[in-house]
Amino acid sequence: MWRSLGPLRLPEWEQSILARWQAERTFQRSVARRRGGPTYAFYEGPPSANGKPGIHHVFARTLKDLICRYQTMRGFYVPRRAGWDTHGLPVELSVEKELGISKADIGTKVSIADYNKACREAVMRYKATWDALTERMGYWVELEDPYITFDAKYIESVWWLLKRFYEKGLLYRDYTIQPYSPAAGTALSQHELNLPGAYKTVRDPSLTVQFRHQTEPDLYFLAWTTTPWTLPSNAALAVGPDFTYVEIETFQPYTREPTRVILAKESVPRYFSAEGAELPLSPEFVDVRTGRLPYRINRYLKGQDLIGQRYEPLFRYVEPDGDAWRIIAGDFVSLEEGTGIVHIAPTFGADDLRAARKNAISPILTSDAHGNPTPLVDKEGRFVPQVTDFAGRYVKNYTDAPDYRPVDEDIALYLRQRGLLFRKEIYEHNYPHCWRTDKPILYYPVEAWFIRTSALREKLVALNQTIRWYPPTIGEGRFGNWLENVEDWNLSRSRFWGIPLPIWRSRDGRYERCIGSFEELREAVEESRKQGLMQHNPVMHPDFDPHRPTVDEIILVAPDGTPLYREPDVIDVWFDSGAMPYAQLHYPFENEEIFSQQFPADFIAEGVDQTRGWFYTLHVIAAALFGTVAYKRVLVNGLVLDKEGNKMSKRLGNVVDPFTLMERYGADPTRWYLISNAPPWENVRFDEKRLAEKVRSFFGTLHNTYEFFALYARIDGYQIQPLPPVDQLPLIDRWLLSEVEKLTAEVSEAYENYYPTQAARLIEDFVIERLSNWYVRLNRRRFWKGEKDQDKWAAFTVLRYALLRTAQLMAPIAPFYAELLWEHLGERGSIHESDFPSSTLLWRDLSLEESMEKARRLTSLLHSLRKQSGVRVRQPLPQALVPASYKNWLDPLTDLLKAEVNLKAITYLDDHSQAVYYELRPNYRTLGPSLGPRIKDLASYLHTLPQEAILETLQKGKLQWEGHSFSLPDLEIRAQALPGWLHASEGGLTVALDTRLTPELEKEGWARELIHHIQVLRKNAGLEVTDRIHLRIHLPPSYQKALQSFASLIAEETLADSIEWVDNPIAGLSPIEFLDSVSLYIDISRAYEHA
RNA sequence: GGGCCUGUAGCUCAGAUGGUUAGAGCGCGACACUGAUAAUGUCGAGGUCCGUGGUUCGAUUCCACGCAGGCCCA
Repeated sequence: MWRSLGPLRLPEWEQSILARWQAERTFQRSVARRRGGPTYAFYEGPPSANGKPGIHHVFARTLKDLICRYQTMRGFYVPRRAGWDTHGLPVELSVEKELGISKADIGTKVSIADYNKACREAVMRYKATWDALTERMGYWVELEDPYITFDAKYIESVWWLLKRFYEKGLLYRDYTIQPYSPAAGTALSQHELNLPGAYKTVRDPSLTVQFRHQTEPDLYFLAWTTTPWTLPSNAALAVGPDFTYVEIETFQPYTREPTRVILAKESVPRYFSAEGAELPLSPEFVDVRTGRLPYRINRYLKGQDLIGQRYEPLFRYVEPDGDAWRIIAGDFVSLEEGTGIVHIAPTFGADDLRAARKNAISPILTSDAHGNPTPLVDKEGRFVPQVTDFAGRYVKNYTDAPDYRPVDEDIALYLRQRGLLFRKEIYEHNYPHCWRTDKPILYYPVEAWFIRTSALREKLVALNQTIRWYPPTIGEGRFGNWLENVEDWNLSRSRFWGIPLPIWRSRDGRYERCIGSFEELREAVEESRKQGLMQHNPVMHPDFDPHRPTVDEIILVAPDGTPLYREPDVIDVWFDSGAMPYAQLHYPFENEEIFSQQFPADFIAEGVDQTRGWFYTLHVIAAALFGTVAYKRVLVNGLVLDKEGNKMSKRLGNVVDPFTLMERYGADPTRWYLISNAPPWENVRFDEKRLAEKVRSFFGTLHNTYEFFALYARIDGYQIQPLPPVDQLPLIDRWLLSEVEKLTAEVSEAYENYYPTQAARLIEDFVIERLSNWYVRLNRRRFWKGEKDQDKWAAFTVLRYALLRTAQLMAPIAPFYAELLWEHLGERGSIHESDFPSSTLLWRDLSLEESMEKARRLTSLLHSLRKQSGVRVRQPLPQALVPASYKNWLDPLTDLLKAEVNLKAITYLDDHSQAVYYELRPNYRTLGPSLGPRIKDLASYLHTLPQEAILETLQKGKLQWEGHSFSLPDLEIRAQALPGWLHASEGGLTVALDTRLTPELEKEGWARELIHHIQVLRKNAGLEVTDRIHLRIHLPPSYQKALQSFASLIAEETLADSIEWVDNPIAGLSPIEFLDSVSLYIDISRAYEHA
């Protein structure tokens, strides 16, 4: 019992606690113990084990862990299941790098089956490292049966969800504009565009062209484009609704015919020189070479007013499907370049498509040989036959043809001949190129499947308002704004390693089927077998793998016998993780009851970067299909930056390895540091020096306190006993218990508010300031004094109680050391199976808390005064003087204060004593609103008030001033000074110190000085604190005589059985300097006990 | 370009429903204590509370506009 653990060695202790937890299955037991209680549902966002975990993972996981541990201690059943996110681009890219292949090689050089096999292996590469981190940091989550997104069962649940979207009409096929390489014949990912060297500076012709107003003769809209080949696909023109436009009277530069054009006011100088405004409006002043045009501004127009006006198309190869060729609003329209009017080709630009959709304008499409809709440029990058003037011509030189003639030039020529070209320039800009063929990419329409999230917008927003966000601003701002502007979710990825879209379609698009379960697929394959389209049924196989290529080989059949082929895409991995509440339980195929208990989650926690990620996908799926939220509370954490505030990255070499950290300092300090340093949602600047400091200041102090307790408890054979009734305890114990209750209440509140930073800081402050630096420091004597009486046992009991309570309060954040304390303080079982303490108001004594706080401040003032006086602390001083108004709260603490500062008395000064000066100031807070500017006059009036008037005011409790009557709460009273004494004031407290020594006090000071020297010798001699001694002492006779009257005090303090005063310096001993001037000889010898 | 967050001592962070002396810890300097001692206490130096305007008797706090850093999205 009360074993000493020696100096702090957290990493080592943590290892043995880990071993114990594992052997006793403490985590599982702590969860199981609460089964039957209310469920607190927690979802673990699945990490990808494709890379090594970093310190930021420790941060996020500490937050998750501590909330779950806290709720478990509160009595909730908190099942926690680990999961793995396994699909997606990062895995694919790493595999491609390893195999030395590119995407185009998949299916040719490497089979899809082999490729996916490699992905499946690569994605779990660091699973062991992740599991090791989870365990080492004390993150309690069930690792033995994790959910894995590539599991067939997981995928089946995802299919079921997709089919529900499909049935609700929320899953639809459309196209999206993607970077596309005609030369390579493939779409490129955003990632491929970001490869170094992808962006090249190129020179393209840029045209400013005239779109003829439909009803007003000779009025044109001027639009600017750097991709002339998209002009045949023009469907609309976009303006900025808030911009100002001008109508200008001028001449067509090439035909010199009078004309009127509209463009943005800011663009005028780009097209018209100032000189032009002065020139007569006559065609002979047109200079085609320099571009000089005479012009007049006719009128100003608001962009808003242009919207809806119609124009004649430049080309009319295809009749548009619907209401094209009009002016629309575009938020992307800029005044930096061009005319402030933007040509919109929805088939070849992402902004264009978005704007067109918003305005219900159909893209310009025609039909290919099979009758399927196609844009005016085919996948090889050639104009389709319907574009008669340019049919078959490549829009860029994709084939390296030596005689390639840029089609852009011919389009310019064509327009010029028709008087529709206003200007042609060469434009130099950065443009992305295909990294393999080095050819410019095309933004091209690619078929894709979408979730119609835009139709859910209101529901998403409304449900979000019921989610508790920590901090709230992210829910309202970042997430809320995103939802309000949400657009349809493009689910398609033309990749290989992912959950395949369970949709089969006929070539002509007349038939389509979405599959929602393996059972359904199996039956569908059976039908298709009957029709002879399939030879065997792969879904019959017990290990059916729903990945590519297996599903690609399945051909289904339409009622009329038409074969149906799978849509080739896989889905966005974010859908995988958003499906986790259902798919982790293989819902609805299994576990319906468990699902209903654990959905929605009470709590999730991830980084801010998940706003558009997991937070979003969870929300969309739950809102769309279940009409509810997926999580009720979400705690958002910021990033972990290095100590300079830079993001940690391999490139900068500032990545901190969590394992090294935990081996060096321990998991608890790492967790504690991350939690206590700053609120979770702010970025944490990680500084190892501070972590080391945390070990020393908090864990070191707490551990010292335990060691102190254990040392004396061991010596005295303290036996655990219940707390005595509070009213029988000494004041200081009652104070500590009150503080413990206060701490409990405040820490509980912090946890309840998902603000663990506050909890950690409160605990730190309690341990360092109250428990260690005040309670233990003041009570040391009670622990080592001789008698084993009630008072001593009470001290042990109260201190042990406070330590245990501290352990429980800190257990969620620092589970290891809390466990250690629990065990060593003699409690059974694991602290994590204990019930979180609730605070007892009964033990609170608010006035005692406040008085003690003041007394602590007073002590600090007195220490500072002693320091100024130059009198050693060992020298007792006669008295401290304080104003009489302190009497009520200070009286009970007098003894403590006297002992702490080594005083003989505390004297209260009468209010009328000349020694106290009072000062009155207005209470700005209460008087400010009513007095307004006159408060300054009152302040100066109070300042000039004589002392007698102040005292009179204090006595009457009232003050009259210029017709106003003030009571005491309206005035701030300060005891300002005690002239003639050594005094100090701080925060309304004033104290003076009497440093006049009487001979008697001086002698006592000598005695204490002597005791001090003896203690040093005891220590140097290596004596145990309980060893008894014999003393022989020599001092000059005058001192010797004075000290003899303190012999019993000296003997008691130093555990001396005998003191012999010797007349002469003791031979063989060197003198000790006593009181800076006197030679002292002490001979110390251990007293052996005789039987 | 848009949304959100942050800006207080050399560093990491508190704080103030707007109130006249803005705090802590670390670091730095000085001293003390010595029955927790690889612990502890006291004192000191150190601040334009990012800037500018506004509201107010009073702004570091509220409002507006900026600046800087971060995250997400274009």
